Amino acid sequence: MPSTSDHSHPIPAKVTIQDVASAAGVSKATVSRYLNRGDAQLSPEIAARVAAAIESLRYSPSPMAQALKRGRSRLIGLVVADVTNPFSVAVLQGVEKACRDAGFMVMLFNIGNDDIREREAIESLSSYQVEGFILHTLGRDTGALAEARRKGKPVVLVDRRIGDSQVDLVGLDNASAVRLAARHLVANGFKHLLYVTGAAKGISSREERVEAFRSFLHEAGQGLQGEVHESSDDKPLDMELALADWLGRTGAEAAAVLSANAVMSLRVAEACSRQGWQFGRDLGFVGFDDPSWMPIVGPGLSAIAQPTDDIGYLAVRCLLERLRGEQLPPRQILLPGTLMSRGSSRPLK
Amino acid sequence: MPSTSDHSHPIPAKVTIQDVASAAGVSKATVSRYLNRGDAQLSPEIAARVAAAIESLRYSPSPMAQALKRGRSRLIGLVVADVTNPFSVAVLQGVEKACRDAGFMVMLFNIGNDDIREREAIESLSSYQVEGFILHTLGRDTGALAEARRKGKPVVLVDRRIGDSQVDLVGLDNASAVRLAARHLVANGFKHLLYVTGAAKGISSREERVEAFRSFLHEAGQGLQGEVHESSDDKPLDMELALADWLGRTGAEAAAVLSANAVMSLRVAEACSRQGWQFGRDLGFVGFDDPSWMPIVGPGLSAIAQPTDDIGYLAVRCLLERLRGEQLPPRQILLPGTLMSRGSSRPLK
DNA sequence: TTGTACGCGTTATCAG
DNA sequence: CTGATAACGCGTACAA
Repeated sequence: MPSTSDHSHPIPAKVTIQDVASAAGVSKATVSRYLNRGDAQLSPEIAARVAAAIESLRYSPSPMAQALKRGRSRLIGLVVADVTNPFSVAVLQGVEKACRDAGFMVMLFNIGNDDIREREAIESLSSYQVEGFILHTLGRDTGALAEARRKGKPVVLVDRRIGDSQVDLVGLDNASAVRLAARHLVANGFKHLLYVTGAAKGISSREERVEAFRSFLHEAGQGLQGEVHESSDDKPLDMELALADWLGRTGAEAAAVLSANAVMSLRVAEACSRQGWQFGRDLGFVGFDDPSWMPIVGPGLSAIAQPTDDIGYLAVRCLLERLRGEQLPPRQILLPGTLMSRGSSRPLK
Repeated sequence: MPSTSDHSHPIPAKVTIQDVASAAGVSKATVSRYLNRGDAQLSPEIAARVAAAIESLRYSPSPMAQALKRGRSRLIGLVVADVTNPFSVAVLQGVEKACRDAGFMVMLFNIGNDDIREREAIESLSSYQVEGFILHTLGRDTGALAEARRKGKPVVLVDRRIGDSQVDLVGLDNASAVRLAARHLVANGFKHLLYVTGAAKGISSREERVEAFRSFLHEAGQGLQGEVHESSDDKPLDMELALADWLGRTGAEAAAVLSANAVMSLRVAEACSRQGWQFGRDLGFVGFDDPSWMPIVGPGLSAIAQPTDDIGYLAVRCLLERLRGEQLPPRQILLPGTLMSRGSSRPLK
């Protein structure tokens, strides 16, 4: 048994490149070369010895030291507005997968919907030498973006723009998605549409959706009545009142709600639950986002599903291209939503 | 204006301790001391110069270099069986908060319910010099735990044990929680209980819950009939059949389902939705876990809510204590569940 | 082809 | 109280 594969003595906790070098009877440089350039420049005999030593010592290089040396950490920073948001988690999944495929690791920073911590996130993450950022933030420009650029690290935005900045963005084709939903409702005979959204203040995707809804109404002409209700986070009951008022005015006839995201869908459903309004009987419904519970609420809630996995995956691919130094102009990758038609959007009665 | 606060020239991308030293006209060592031991050992005049330099250059030390030097990286590794699981996300939140409070960062590794990647997770994470692990894994012992210990890094398990290993564990008091749910159902007049769980193969929390359910039945005696259905992941429709069969046999009278977790609750609800069975009319229901959608399904789904935030938070606290070298015996921190009583568990009819 | 020596940004030791 | 200097683990010119 060659001494290099002797495992009678326990492997020390930290095994460094020096240990491998000693075990193989070569220098650190040789081991390093074996690792990085493959065994192209190595004599077969030496390469074999190094390989054996690495194997028996279970050596793996320290990414920290590597990062320190060559600037690249194989880390990417993911900043998320709110991990509680199912959309964020779904994107996270795609991001994680893409990173794994490319030999990167994700460093996650959840800012819990707190503006102030946005800067903090960039600071922390970039102190850890992340090579780039994927940002799913609040949308208000807190200087985080500028900060990231100042550090010379590429950024890809997800779902939401920041200010009118020129950065890569991956997200949903909001305009088309809204039309998809609205046309579906119209096709099913609905004549009164209420668009329910959260405070849109600065969140581009929300603004785009409302905007698209308004232009849809405009194009549809007099045959279709529509309104927008902006629900505030601290007064969720206002929405219930608004809903009641609206249902009253429309005579509860051919009226449907279009909800801007999963959180809003939940609130609408809560309101209906409390008031005894039933989807498919008293009002129609389509919501953005398609979390797992949509099919089991009432007659099944119809949804515009976002290709969340793809969004996360493409965001990373996009970032990696920047990392390779490709000097393309800022891109917008807009993906189509998918209509999931369920009971809540079938013609009433 | 003193030259140290002159910001007319742009700040270079990488500002090192050496830059600060030069700017302040002192040595690296002095700056380092100022940073680490405070200004206790510094002459006020020098301390002020250093402070000014740090401020004007916006210097912050590199955690990578620090990690390399002193072994401690201020990183903790979080390994999660499946980010899609709301429970995991909820715990993640608590973990993240605790880490932030303690000046640590989280490195996330999602193994996507894939046994094989468990080892991989430990390897990757510990190569990044994480100081310890929080593990929410599949439960099958894949050697991940041994691997972590071999590297001399502390481990805290969340929700699930691994083998019969002696490690810190933070989770739900499953026995009490099951009794809480079952007693609630019995108190509301239910006489037939069906416990629906996923494949429990090796997942300790699932096993404990089933076990607790069985002993509850045993103690309750003849007045209460109970069964356990183990639903397999690849044949979700079997559960629907089992449900139908069971409802038939019990004469759909005073029958209630007890679901082992959120995923199962979803499946049960799907089955009921397809079959037209209504909670609160045809059968009662209580489920473990209380995701946001539970209140809006049917008459509201009753639940045993887990203190997920606390679980994550305490797991980190526990880990930090180990990091401080405290040599306590392996602890088990079991937290109580909370009954959320809603329409689905009210007496039928 | 292989080894030597230096530097990445810090901290710690040892002089002064 | 402060400043050189070595070392952490690694990659890479440069020399051999």
